[in-house]
Amino acid sequence: MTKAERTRQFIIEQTAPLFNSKGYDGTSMADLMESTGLSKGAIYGNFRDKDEIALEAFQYAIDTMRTRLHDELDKKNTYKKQLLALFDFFGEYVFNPPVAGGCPLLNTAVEADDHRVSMRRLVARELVHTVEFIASLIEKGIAAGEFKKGTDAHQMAYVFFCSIEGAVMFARAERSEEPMQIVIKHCKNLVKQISN
Amino acid sequence: MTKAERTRQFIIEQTAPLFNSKGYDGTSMADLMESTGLSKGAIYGNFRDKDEIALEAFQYAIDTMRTRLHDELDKKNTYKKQLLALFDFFGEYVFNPPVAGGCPLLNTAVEADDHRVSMRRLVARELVHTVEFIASLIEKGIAAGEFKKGTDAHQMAYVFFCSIEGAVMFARAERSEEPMQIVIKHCKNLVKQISN
DNA sequence: TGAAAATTGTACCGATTGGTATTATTTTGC
DNA sequence: GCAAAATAATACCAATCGGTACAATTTTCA
Repeated sequence: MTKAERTRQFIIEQTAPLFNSKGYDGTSMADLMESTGLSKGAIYGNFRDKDEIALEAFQYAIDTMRTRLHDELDKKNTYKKQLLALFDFFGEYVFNPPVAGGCPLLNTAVEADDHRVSMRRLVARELVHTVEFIASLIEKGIAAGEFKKGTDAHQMAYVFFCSIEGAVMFARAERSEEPMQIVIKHCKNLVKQISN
Repeated sequence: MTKAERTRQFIIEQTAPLFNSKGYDGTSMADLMESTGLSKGAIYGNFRDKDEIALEAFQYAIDTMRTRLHDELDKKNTYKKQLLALFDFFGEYVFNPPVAGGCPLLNTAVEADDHRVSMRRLVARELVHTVEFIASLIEKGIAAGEFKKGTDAHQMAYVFFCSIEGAVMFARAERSEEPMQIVIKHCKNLVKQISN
């Protein structure tokens, strides 16, 4: 790993929480210089422009999130337990996220949806990817006989994911655990309903 | 209504879609001048600073949203029908919102949660207010014998609202109707389950 | 270890940021 | 319809924006 590669990675790690907290428009080059302790020359020597840093910081944020999530799921030996662990993961991370600022999918989707085309496309891909992962968990659970046959995994995954993301938004704005607790309770109830 | 009051209102109406689409940080005074066709002097003659405009634009956006919503609900003669109409309202407005840019609650909550204290407090109040309204609809439905006794209106309202807001985020980022359609279908199913 | 190459710091660029002072215009009330 | 008051336009401010040129430094590898 060359020096430049290490610096590049360092910049991404240090700035991801900034972009995730204050958004792309709310984060300036001065902010990036301060949080990294590096000069403008060092930063621009490793990245083409602010957009490229934001893009890689976003990728890093969701990769970090996914790694942590899969670490939790790997501890579980059934798909049902994995699904429940996934809920708890989101519930836990509302106020204790792997990357400061909350859910990068939510944050980026909301900021990018109207006026940042390429970022919107990227986040859309990641959203679909995430909901498909949840659906695959349910499908594998069905195949393993944990969940009832006829369960609509696709639909179920959307409901889980959307309600959780909505709860993330609500809970973080209100600084309250309640919305997430209620939503998770409901999701767990749904899992019970589709369980054999 | 004095001239100043009319101009003030005009500025709010013209700029609300901008703030709702591009966010506070993404909207400049130049943007506000362009969208109103007014000079900087005219704008600052009516508002203390950019913050005050953004605040009033947000209030205007949610007031507009609520007015439209209540117009729809007033057409319905049962609480159950009102609840279903509320779902359809959100489903319809994802790609055709009263104020361009989507749901002002979602947009403002996500942008403000980490670095804009007073705005975060305001949006938190409005979020609670909205979910309480949904809960009151359910409670009145219970009292009217439309919904089962023992239904947890509070919990139900959170689930409805959070899943819908999550679907708004997803659908707008993906430019797809699917997430909202799935979530609304699920919400309507829940209503069926608690109906007498 | 030494010299070439890669990386970083410094100084600067024009454009744009939010905001103000002052002048010009329009509205208001008699 | 006129004078006073309110409102809007213009011109400007320092600060900050993202970005670049180039010199100083550090890494790299023979």
